[in-house]
Amino acid sequence: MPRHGRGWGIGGGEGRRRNYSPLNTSLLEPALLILINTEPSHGYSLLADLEAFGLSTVHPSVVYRTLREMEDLEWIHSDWDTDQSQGPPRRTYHLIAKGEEALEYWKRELANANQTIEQLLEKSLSRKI
Amino acid sequence: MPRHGRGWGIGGGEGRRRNYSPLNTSLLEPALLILINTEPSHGYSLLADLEAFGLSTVHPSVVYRTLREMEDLEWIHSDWDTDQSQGPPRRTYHLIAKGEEALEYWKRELANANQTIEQLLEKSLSRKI
DNA sequence: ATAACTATTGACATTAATAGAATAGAGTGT
DNA sequence: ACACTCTATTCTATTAATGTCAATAGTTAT
Repeated sequence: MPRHGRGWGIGGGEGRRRNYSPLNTSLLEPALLILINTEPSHGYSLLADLEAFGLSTVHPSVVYRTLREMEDLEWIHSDWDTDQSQGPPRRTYHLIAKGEEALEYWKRELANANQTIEQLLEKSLSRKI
Repeated sequence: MPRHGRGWGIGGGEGRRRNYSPLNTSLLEPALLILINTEPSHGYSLLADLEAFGLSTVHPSVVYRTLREMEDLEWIHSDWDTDQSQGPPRRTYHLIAKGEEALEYWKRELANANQTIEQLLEKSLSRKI
């Protein structure tokens, strides 16, 4: 049986874990780029940073996978953190050249999306009579 | 071979049809709800309306499919347009009760996303030195 | 009749996301 | 020593979402 389909998460206070949001998921990639660009860091702390942006609805495994894929694309690069920290070793990611290009692309996309959303919200106020 | 993966569409002026945008796609559903709520209409004209919102990057068949899925969810309902118009018969969609709930949900989501995007853009200005 | 525009549907391939378990180190308490 | 918790990352299976293209079809104009 399908776990969800279009529109799942809507109305879902029922017994559901947490409200899913496809829009949030689509913001994950730029959010990670921006966070990593601001300060190189590792998955686990990025997870916490995302929460501050209201992007806590994305599953941790998605975050880690996205990081690895961005590394495959050579947008970011990781080194194992040598600082003795609590817990197992962690990968610290930082932006590299291609990632800066990607970031520029994403900044334009975000600005466009912002504009579109504003237009949509405004339009939503005008109803037919 | 994979046609695309994470980050495809980036830098893609090459020979590609039109710039793809995952963010735009994620705005499709709320955009359709808002447009249909403003005025009942059919797929083909919605296609044109979307363009006005900068959402022309989504493929027409995706728009039609989304409409049918939203009808399955009973967010919208369609009737065959009886007006003699140019071309084949067309389905005119209008919002029904559940669709209004979905619209309210989406309006909150859009407002949240807008806020997140603004925070991200602002953060992107502060770089490490 | 054929081309162009309007309009929608269907099928198939591909990509992405969710969920949850597995693995593992370090620190704390008993 | 033992369990427990927190930190940290990876893997696999399943399901959902998207991209893409072709097919179908009515209407109008040439």
